[in-house]
Amino acid sequence: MKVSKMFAPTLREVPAEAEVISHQLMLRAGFIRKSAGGMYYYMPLAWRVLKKIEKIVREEMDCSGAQELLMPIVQPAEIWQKSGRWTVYGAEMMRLTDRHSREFCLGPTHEEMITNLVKNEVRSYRQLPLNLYQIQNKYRDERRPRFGLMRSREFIMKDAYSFDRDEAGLDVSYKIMYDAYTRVFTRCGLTFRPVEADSGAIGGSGSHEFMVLAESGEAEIVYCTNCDYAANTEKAEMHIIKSASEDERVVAEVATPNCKTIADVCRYLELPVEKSVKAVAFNSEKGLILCFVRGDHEVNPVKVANTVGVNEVEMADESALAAAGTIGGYMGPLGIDPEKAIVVIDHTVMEMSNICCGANKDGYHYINVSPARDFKPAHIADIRLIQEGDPCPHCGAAVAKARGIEVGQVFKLFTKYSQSMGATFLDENGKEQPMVMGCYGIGVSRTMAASIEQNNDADGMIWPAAIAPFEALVVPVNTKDADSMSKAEEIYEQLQRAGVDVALDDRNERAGVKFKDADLIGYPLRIIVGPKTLTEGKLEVKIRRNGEIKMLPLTSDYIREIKTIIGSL
RNA sequence: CGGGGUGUAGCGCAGUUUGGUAGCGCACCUGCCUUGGGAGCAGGGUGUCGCAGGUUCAAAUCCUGCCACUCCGACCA
Repeated sequence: MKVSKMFAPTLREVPAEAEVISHQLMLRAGFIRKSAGGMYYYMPLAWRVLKKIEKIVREEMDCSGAQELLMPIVQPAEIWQKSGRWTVYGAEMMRLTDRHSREFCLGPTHEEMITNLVKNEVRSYRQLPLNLYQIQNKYRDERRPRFGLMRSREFIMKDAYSFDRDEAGLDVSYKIMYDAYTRVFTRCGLTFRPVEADSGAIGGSGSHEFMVLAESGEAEIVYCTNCDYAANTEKAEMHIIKSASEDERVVAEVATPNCKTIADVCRYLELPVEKSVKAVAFNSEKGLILCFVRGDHEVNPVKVANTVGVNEVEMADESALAAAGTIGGYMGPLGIDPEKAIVVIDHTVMEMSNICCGANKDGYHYINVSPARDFKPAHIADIRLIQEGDPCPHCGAAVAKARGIEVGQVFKLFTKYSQSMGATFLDENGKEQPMVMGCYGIGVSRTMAASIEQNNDADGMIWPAAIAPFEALVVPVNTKDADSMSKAEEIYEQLQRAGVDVALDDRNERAGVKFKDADLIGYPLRIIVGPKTLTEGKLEVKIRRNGEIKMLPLTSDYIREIKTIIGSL
C-alpha cells in the first residue's frame, strides 16, 4: 500500500466530541468517522485491524471445535416473544416493522435465533456437543453511547453458542471457550484478566468476563493480592464478619434530632460505626426494597436484585419511603410492614448485637437492637459491595481494585433458552431432555479500542504487530532524492515478497509530516531511507514502542532481520 | 431517563452581552520554494451560523419550540 493512495485523512487537532484517548486517536489517525450517535464508519486502517482481530478469533474458535455460520441481523419478534425477552429487553432493542406491519428487531444478541435453529435440526444426543459462532454487527440502543467504539450502538461481536447434553458437558465446553479466549487476547497483545462475573437471574458460578486493564475502563474489578482470585466488584462475594458476642440488652427508642447520616448518629450516641446499620431503599418491579448493611459498609445493588429476584433496582424517592411508613435518614427494619416493603439484611448484620438503627420516624433511632432476635427480614443474604482492603473470599488476604474494559464474556446459560424455546434432544434411553447451553461473546470492535487505550503515548497509537494495520512503514525521507526513492521502493517490494504487511510513504511531504503521521497511526516498525544513512551503507529501523533505533548494513540480509524484529513486536 | 454544557467552513475556535453585509488558525486548491520531526512566500475556494416559527427596516446575535452532540448518575460486548 502506498500512502499517497491511502484513504486515511489524519487530523492535527482533537475533535471536541472525543473524550477518551482511543476515540481521539481513532478520529485523528483517520480510523473512524461518526455517522450518528454511537454509529461509526470503519475506514480502511480500522478495517485492517478489525480483520486481523477477527482472523485471530476465527483461528482460535475453529481449532476449539466451534463452527462458523452467519445468522440474519434482522430477527422476527415471535421468537423473542417465545423466550419472553421481547418485553424484557425494552428500549435497548432497535425495533422495526415491515410493510405488512410485522415486527422485527435488529439483533442485540442471538440466543433466540440460534436456539430456534438448533431445535429444528438437532434431535439426538449423538449430534451433541455442538458449538456454533458468527462474527457480525450487533445493535443495542444504549441509553448513553459514549467513548467512541467502547460503547457504541452498532458494534462488531463474535458470539458463540454451545449445546451439550448435560451440565458436565457444558463445563467442558465452557472451559474450552475460556481457554480459547485467553489465547485470543494474549495473541492480540493485551494485558487482561479473566474475572468472575455476575450471572444475574440464571445464577450459579457460571460467568467470567475478560477485562483489559485500563484506567478508562467502565468496569471495576477486585483482585486478591495473594491468590489468583479476581472478580467484577458487583459479583465479588463477601463472607460473614463475626462480631464478639455480648449480652443482649433491651431495645430502647432514643431521640436523635437532626442525625440523618450514620456519622451523625454515631457521634451523637457515642457509638462506634460498627454498631450501626445503614439503610438503602430501592424501587423495583416487586415494589420497595429496604436494604440494611453495617454502618461502614456499602450496598451492592446487583446482589440485591439477584437476592430479591428482580431485573433491575433503582434508588427510591421520599414518597415511596413515606408510603411504606418510613422516612429518609431514619429507616430501620423494625416495624416495617412486609406487605409494603421487602426487607433485605446483609448476613454480617445478623451476627451483630446491641446495635442502633432508625426508628422509622423523624428524629428517632432504636438502640440495643440485636438483629437475630429482633429482625424478621424477607431475605438474609450477602448484599455488600466489596471495598479495597476487604478480605479475599478465597484466601482472606486483602483485595485491591482496578478498572477494566470488558472485551469478552463466557456464560453458562444452562437450560434457560432451550426450555423456553423447546430445544430438546433424545438421550440414549429415548427420553427427551433440554439442551444445556452456554454463550460466549467477544467485542471485536471494542477490542480494537481497548488495545489503543492500553497502547499509546503522546505521539499516537502503538500497535502490537499482530493486529497493527500494517506491520511496517518504509519512509523515504526525501522524495526528490532519486537514490532514496529507488532504494525505498526496492525495500518495499522485497518486504512485500517476503510476506511482510508493509506500506510505503511515497508522499511528497517533508520528513516531519511523515514521521508525525507514522507515529500517530502507530506502525510497529519504521524503516527510514535517507541520503544520510544511505551513503553510510546503512538502513535505519525504528521501533515505535520504545523508540529504539537499529542500523542495518545494506550488505546484510536486512529483510530477514526486519522480519525477526517484527516477530518480536 | 434525570441533571449540566455545546451547536458558526473538513477540524479547533472567536463573534452573541450592546441586532447593522461572516471571521481567525489549521486543513484544502494553484504556483514558487523547501525536504531527518507537522517549514516559508504569494494567490484562491470554502458556510441553510443545528432546525422551525416569532419580534424587527434589519437576526449568528433577542423570544418560543424542537433536534443533535457531549459530560455526570442507574445497564452491557
